[in-house]
Amino acid sequence: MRLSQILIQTLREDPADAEIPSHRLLARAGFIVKTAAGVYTYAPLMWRVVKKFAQIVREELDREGANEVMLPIIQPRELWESSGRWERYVTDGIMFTLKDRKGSDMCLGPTHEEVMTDFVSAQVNSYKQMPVNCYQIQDKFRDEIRPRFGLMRGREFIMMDAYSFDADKQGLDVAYQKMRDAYCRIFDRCGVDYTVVQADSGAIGGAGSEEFMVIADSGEDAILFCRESGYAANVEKASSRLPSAPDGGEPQPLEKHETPDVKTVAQLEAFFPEWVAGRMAKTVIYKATFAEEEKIIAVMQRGDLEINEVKLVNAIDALNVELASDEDIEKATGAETGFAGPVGLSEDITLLADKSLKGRANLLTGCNETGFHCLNVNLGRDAREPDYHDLRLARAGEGDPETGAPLQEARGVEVGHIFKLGTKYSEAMGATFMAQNGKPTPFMMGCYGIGVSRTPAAAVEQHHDEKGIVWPVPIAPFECVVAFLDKKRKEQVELAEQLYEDLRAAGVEVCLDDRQMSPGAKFKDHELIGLPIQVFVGRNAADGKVELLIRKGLQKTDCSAEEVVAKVCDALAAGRQ
RNA sequence: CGGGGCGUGGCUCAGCUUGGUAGAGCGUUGCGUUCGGGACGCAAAGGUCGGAGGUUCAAAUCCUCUCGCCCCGACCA
Repeated sequence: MRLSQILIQTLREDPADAEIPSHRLLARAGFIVKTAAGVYTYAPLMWRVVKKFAQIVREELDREGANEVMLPIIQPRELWESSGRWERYVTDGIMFTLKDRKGSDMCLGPTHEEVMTDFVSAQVNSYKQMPVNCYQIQDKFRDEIRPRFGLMRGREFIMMDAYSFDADKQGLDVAYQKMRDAYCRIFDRCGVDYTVVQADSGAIGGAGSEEFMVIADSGEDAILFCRESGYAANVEKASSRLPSAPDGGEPQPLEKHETPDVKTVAQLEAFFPEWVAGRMAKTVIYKATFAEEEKIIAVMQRGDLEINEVKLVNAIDALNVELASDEDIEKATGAETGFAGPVGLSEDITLLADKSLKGRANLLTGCNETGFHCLNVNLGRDAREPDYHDLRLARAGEGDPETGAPLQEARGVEVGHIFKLGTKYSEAMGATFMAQNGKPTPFMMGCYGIGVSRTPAAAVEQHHDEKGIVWPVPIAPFECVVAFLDKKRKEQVELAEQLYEDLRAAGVEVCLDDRQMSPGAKFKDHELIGLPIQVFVGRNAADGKVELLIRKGLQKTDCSAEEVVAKVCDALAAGRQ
């Protein structure tokens, strides 16, 4: 391929709207061009990257016997009503919807559980036909509340989604493990540093779920991990050993104290110097949204710990929770914000507590009266016993749940997610097969996604320097470029052409930079574009000498023309490690 | 959706406070000189100042509305 024939337009300056390195560099190097908020055009070089990554995905999934199919982007409302998700997705505003000429509601597929389940259940009638695993690589559409970071969170994006169908739980476990193995091979192959973490299964639902995280400071997810034990979890899901707190001692009589304007745990610690946060219990009022109603609930947590809202949603099986407004709090507790507590709390309000409070004596809490707090509160004695759940947000520095070694925190970009869905969708949609016992049985499903446009962006996030992108060899748009520097020097042009042909013949994915630019401009351009191996044919061409640049580390070495093919191949092999 | 900010040649931005002939750098085109770190000279093209309405003798500039985009919080590959 000749670069003079490839549409390639690099920018001298950083685009104004790019915040993180991958967005900035992909836009500046001309790989992506914004068409609308969260909607990008993939320029030729970017499309080559995406295709190469998609090919790795295909190869590894096909090795596990998965079938590639193509599902429709435009999907009818009825299909989404059959799983009960139309209402939810429309209410959340996450789905692009449209009407056809007859006025029928359609949507642009944000995900494909429904279509795939519908398709497979029509094809598979018997347990004898399973296991089945189908996947597609396709554009998906989500009207994200806040698209950002270029390809990281777009409204139109490319995703691989696979769905496994099994007759029973054991089959699902096998399918899940096969996909997990395939995912590991995929991310190993494309040269990103990733971690598999335990995850919350979120809106898609289901039992077990793990996320594949590319570690990067700009990642939108926080993960906690322990190198020794191998434990790793999304902070939404993570648990840890409970940090210790001073014992409350024997139950003491309840006391009520005036605490004007003392509202936060920190203020209480200052106000009651002998009461540390670990002996307090804060009571947070939430508004919980359920399918049929909204409820105000009270959630207690030890004063030195935080509430994990994802765990809270799961514990009460809500669609969503959010902090209650000051008005709602006053209505619910009769006191201003900052004085809520279990003592005297209306029976109408659900009271939950984190397990860290179970059995603890003599707590300091609010008492639902503005300007007062209670000392020596004993749950069950001075207030009703709450429902105890694990509602605690695990934090870095706390002990690994197994070994007790301190957990570390990192940011990650979620590039893959695998779920054991179970029968959630097949039951809702009535998708069944005939089981061995002669009864119609819902499919046992798994679903598996990879962000196909996001992963290369995550790779750039990990592999760049101050000059530009440093593509990992397996997903680089080309493995190597040969560039002459002075178009007027015939020997340069000829030698470059020759090396280009030699490298092609040797099976190297190489391009020839035959653009008419000054040498300095070419150097800068290639530092930015970031092809792994760069061969510059310059002033020593007449002596059969060229320069070899390894983009990673920018090591430049002189090299005789005869050695180029061997050295490039060696460097590529090293780059694939 | 809440809070903040920005819309001026292809890109990055100045001009707006204090209304009075639309600017710079980069990029693009032509000619010439260069040819190892985004070269130089000369010449040139290119802008409904996001849009609509209003105030005014006069609006990029002031007011109202609207659309788009970006950033901070709740969703997710």
